[in-house]
Amino acid sequence: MRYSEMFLPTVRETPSDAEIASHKLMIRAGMIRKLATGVYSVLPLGYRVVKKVEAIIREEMDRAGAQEVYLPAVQPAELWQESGRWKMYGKELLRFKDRHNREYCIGPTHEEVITDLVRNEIKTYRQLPRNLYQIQTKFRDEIRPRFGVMRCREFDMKDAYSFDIDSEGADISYQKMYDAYSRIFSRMGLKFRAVEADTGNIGGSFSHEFMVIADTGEDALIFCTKCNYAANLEKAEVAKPEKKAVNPSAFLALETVHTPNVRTIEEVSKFLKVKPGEIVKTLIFQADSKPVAVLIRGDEEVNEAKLRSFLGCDILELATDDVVLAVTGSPKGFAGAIGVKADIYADDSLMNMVNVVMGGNKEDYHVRNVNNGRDFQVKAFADLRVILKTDPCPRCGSRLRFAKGIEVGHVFKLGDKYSKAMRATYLDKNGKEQYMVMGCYGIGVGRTVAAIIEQNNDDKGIVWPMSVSPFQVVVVPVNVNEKTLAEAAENLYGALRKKGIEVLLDERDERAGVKFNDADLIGIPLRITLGPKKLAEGEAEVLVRKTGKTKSLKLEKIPATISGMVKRGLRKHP
RNA sequence: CGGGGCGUAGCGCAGCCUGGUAGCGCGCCUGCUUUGGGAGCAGGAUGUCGGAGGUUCAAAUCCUCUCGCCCCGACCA
Repeated sequence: MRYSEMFLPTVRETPSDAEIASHKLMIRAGMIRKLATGVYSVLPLGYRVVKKVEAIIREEMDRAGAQEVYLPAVQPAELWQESGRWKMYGKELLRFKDRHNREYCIGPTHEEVITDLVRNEIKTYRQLPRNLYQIQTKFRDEIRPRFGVMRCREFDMKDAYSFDIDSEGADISYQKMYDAYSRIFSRMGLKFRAVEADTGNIGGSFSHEFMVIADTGEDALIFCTKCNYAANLEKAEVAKPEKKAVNPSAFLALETVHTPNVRTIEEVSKFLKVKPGEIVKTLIFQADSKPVAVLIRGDEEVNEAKLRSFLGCDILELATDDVVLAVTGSPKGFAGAIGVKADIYADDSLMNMVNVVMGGNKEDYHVRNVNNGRDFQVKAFADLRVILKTDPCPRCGSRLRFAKGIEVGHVFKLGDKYSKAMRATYLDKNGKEQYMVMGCYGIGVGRTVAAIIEQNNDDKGIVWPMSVSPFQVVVVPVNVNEKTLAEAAENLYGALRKKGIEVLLDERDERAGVKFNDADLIGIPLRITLGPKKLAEGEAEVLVRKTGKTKSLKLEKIPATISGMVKRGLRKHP
């Protein structure tokens, strides 16, 4: 490609509305432009990278035995009503009506459509297992899109769906995808971790997220310094404390204390001169509209994802003020467990606590020396809290490390959630109808591109790994008005292309500095500079973007040498 | 959805408080010079000041509404 003919609008100044490196650089390098909040146009340079990323994904998906399909973006409401997600998915689902007033949505994901397709066509165990995937546009009406293509509303996703006859088969399909994902992200030169994750909106029994480690990531991860336990913070298990025998003789007499306008844990702690860890918070939630009381230590936090899966509910919300009043008899800030009109669940950390401080279920009152079993009855103890840095690894007890990550991929074992709701069945060997066991597997294409940039940039711009670089080499004649330089550059351009190398020829009539800076910004891994002095000796200079190292080579040797360097670069992340 | 902020030339911004000729840098166009890390000189083009309404002799500036965009939060009593 010739630079002078390319639609490649680089910008010198940092865009004012970009926060993180990848967003700034994608704008500056002329890869993307914003059309509306969370909606981006992809320009030629950006699209070249997208296509490379997609090619790697396709190769590895095909290698893993998946087959590519292409499903509609527009989906009828009926399918979503069948799976129950028309109600569940909430405002993120972009809905609309056609001219006949029929309801549709733009697919944020494709479980419904694929399940519908497969249930209509697959009838017997002989046709299973199958794994179908596509790369396609999704729309999710995010509350707050941000960070460029990292969290946007319209984006391309690779989504795959596996169908098996039983759970064991589904485990094999899951493992295949897990392995394929590991290869995909390795080939892109990413440093990543697969972590145990919450299944959220998609549902299912378990899942792993593929996290690119980056400080700008939106997810918090923990991993063990010793064993291989790794999890998203919202999923991370807390080691169960040992249950000790509680001796009721240690219970002190209940004591009601007047605490005017003392509501928060901090205020209670100060007012009563007790540590936050000695106070018990009572949180009133509504689980599918049914109020529940959740007890947790004052210095800890409820993990809503854990609570939701523990209760097995779909919608979990903190109760509104009037529900709190109805359930506890007091306004927010004074809720306690005694006499509360709801089931009481408590975090494991409260199992051995005695004589705690709690809200009094009466405005401006708290209670001391409250005890489970005497003053109220916990229905069940469970791991309901957010893990802390000081917690030990739930598997081996070693120290944990925290990191930030970008979720580029997510694999789910769905079980029969969709096949049951939508009656996707097959006949087994005995002629008996069985539900298919499903898995689903996503990769955010644009987000992966952004994540690659987050991990591969310096103060001059992007530093592409060879495997996803929009061009492998850029040829820069320092002055196109010198005929010998211009000709040598043309010759080199032709010779490199003959070798199958992807070359950008910067034959613009610009000063060398401008071209160097653009080459650095757009991140081409190798640069060949043609200058008058070297050329007089029949040589040109090769620069490696990542290391900044240069070497001079005889012109006739360049195509072979560069070809070798490109191949080595590609082999580095096989 | 709640809070905060910003919309002025293609981009980055000043001007607004205290109403009175719309500016700066970069980019863009022309010419000459220059040519290995974002050139110099000379000349030139470019604005519904986000939109609508209002106040005023007069509005980028003050007021009201509205649209767009960015940031923070959106559950912890």
